[in-house]
Amino acid sequence: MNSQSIAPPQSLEVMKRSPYFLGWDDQRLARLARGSRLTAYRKGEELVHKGDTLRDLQIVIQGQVRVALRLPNGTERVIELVGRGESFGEACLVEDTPTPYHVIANVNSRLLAIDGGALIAEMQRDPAFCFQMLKRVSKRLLGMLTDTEVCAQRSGTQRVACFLMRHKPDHASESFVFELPASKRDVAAKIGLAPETFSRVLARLRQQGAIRVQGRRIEIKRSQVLMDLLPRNAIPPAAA
Amino acid sequence: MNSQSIAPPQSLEVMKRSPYFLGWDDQRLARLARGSRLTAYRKGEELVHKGDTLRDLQIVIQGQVRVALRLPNGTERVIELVGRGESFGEACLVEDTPTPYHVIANVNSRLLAIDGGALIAEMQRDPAFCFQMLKRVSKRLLGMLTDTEVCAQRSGTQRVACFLMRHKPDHASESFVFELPASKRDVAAKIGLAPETFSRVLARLRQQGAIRVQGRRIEIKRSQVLMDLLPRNAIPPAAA
DNA sequence: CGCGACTTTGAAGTAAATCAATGGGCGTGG
DNA sequence: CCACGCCCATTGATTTACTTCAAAGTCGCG
Repeated sequence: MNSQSIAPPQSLEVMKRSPYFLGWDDQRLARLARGSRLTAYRKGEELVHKGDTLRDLQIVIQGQVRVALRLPNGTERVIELVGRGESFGEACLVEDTPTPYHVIANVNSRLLAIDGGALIAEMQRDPAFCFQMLKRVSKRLLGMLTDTEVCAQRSGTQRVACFLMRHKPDHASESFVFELPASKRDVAAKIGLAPETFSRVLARLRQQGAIRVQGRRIEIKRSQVLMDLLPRNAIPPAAA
Repeated sequence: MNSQSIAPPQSLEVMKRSPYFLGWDDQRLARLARGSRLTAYRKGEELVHKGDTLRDLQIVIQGQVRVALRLPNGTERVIELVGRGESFGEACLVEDTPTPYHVIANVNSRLLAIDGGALIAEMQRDPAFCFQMLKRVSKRLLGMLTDTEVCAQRSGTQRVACFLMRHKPDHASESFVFELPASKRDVAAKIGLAPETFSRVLARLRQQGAIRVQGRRIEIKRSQVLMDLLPRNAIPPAAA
């Protein structure tokens, strides 16, 4: 179950291929690559324990990890599903605070760790770069708000409907298709439901003809049915 | 119910007296004061409607507002209680996104609105200032995480226990005292409970001798009792 | 002193968590 | 290539406790 570090010289190459670093200055990339480490993790491995102090910004190069909280009953609440080209840890780095969450690999994954000190140095050198990070954290904050809105729905049906509708493309009509970002268990943990409840709600919506389900592939057939479950609650279209 | 704008020239004076601007450069204060407006709101007034696009950063000079989401059943979920010297709207300004929440004055309040454009200009001029904003948003993001942790607790008793324990001073012993940040109704809405449930849970904890309640003043008498309600929240890395 | 808002308390209904067991899909290993 | 085993998903039955509706009580304020 041990993680396996990969030779650092590859970092720059990896960074240039990752969507996360698209548009970044070559010089900056080179500077940040110096203190970075590429690490492979196995499925189920806990990369970050609750209370750890992060020294690096973590970027998923390949695979997927989940950021989550452990609940008293042994289950967990998923905060964020982080896939290729995405990151976590910005806020904890900036605030120099122990992580209030743990992070586990959902599948075999490779992550690049960018030295936090170097990153902050870059920010304090270049306002535009700092502002970019500010935008990143702001976006995540807004994302957490919509997650909170989903979880705040009283009934499980409403939570699922709210979650599904967040995946509607801006211009889409009654029907559209999308893929769940992770296993149904993880999605259930993200919207604050027991996996069984999530399964039951999907089954009911399916029987009502509102959706179709094929594994992780969800087809919304009549989004109006879902909308009707969310009385007087305007849902801002989320960017996919 | 209409808000009342107050003459702008006072802005600089107000800013110098607000804890929010402590340590800010005088020049910057002067620049920002130019495009700012001081506004008074009456209790219950909705300063910001869901979906509004903020043009300003809002700082509470006096009073308290609540940032909240409206739920299908007519109640609301409180995201944040913002009091004197605190602010809201950073993330929406930076991302130029409509507010996913609404904001209501809990009591008669005065707020200072700082022009968003001017603020962003300041940030792009000075990395240190931009980093300060980054820290501010990061802190709020971490705050939302702990709020999420409270709301993720399955039982109402656990939610309340989790919420109460968050107010324990670092060094405090078994007992300590603190004030609820708002009415019990708003606090209940913050931790995702119906006001009745919150009241009942407090009553039960009181009967058990764990706490004492006098209006908004809460005395935690035996914090161990509360801790015991939150089993093994931190699981040591036993998997080795 | 009386009104309104907040809080508490009571009773009932309901929905979700939980426990339990089966089924299905996939990767692994034979 | 097939068989096994594991993990994920589904379905059923039960229990719990939270929401909801209702009403009385309390507090602060005008």
